[in-house]
Amino acid sequence: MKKNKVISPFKPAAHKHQECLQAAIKAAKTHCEDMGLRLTPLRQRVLELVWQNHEPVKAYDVLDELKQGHSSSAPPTVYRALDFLQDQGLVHKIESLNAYVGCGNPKELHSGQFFICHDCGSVAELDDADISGLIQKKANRFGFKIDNEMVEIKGHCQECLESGI
Amino acid sequence: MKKNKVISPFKPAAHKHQECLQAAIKAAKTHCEDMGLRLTPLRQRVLELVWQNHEPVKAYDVLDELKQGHSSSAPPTVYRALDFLQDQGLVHKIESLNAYVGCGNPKELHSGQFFICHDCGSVAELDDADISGLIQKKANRFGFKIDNEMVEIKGHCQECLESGI
DNA sequence: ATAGTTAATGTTACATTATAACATAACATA
DNA sequence: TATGTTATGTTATAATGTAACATTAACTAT
Ligand SMILES: [Zn+2]
Ligand SMILES: [Zn+2]
Ligand SMILES: [Zn+2]
Ligand SMILES: [Zn+2]
Repeated sequence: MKKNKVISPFKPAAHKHQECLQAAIKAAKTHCEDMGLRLTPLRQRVLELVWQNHEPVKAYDVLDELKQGHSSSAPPTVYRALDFLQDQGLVHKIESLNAYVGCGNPKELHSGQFFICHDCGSVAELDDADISGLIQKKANRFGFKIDNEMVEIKGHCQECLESGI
Repeated sequence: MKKNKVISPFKPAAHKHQECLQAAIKAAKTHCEDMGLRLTPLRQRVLELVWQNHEPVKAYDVLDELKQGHSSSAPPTVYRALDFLQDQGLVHKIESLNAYVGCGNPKELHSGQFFICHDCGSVAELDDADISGLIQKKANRFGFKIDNEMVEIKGHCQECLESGI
């Protein structure tokens, strides 16, 4: 039976983000080893840059930072790495922002449902079987076969609401 | 009580699309009159171009066609008109395609849920209270206040599945 | 080890999507 | 008509993303 998972909750402004980052890198290494794929230094670096925080990151921002230590970088450098990471479920693209965010559960490939705070920019990710199941049910009614589901919800997270911006 | 509406079903390849188009223009005129807004010739023309069919249309494709009869058009021309039409709920932007599609029910502003066929490119739109309600319920659990919901589902429509591409 | 093969990255150029900034024209209304 | 407001024109540029081909690194099989 499928479960409703909170892949990444909203994180308090101050949390031990080093742990998020390290866990993500470790999970990525494990995943790539298991799959016989190469998490090259470049790909790992891009993953680290996407995981700088819990806000979606723009490809060209990644590129700018990549150039600091790796002057030969160009747009294809970063888009290729992002494509690889997306294909492996290590990052997700937020289509409504043209930006990328790390996935907290790359073990199973999923689309995810994203909640994005307009105030702090942070993202929470669910992999919610109720939502997917309901969308599936609605699609079935008119014979639609789903390949991929994109759910991106904009609003205000609890922390920002309470701090009353 | 909120209803589950099928705003636009998938349309058979051959249907009387003139009627879709005319109904959309009429609804837009009514809406703008009611709101005291101006559906200028330019805006109406852009709306007509978006309503050419039930597939999302790209801004620069609208621009190219606009130029045929209106040589002074430039990107801002079309983006402004599209912004106006979006604000009024007369068209929706499909974020994952960077493209625009006409809305079949501009009377009430809504986000809509879109089902997009990879084969024929057509779009069906729902305004489904079950989906919105469930997402709302999930958001409530972590104190998230929703401004806007984006649901875009990619896959294959019944007609394309049956015709076996 | 070495050649042959594939995968990854480098490099240049360009395509696509979108907005900033300021000028002019059309419309409203006092 | 004078005045303020909204809509459009115009130029330039920013932001996002890809095509195409060259080079390098890694893997495979003798
Ligand atoms: Zn963190
Ligand atoms: Zn995920
Ligand atoms: Zn039609
Ligand atoms: Zn709609």
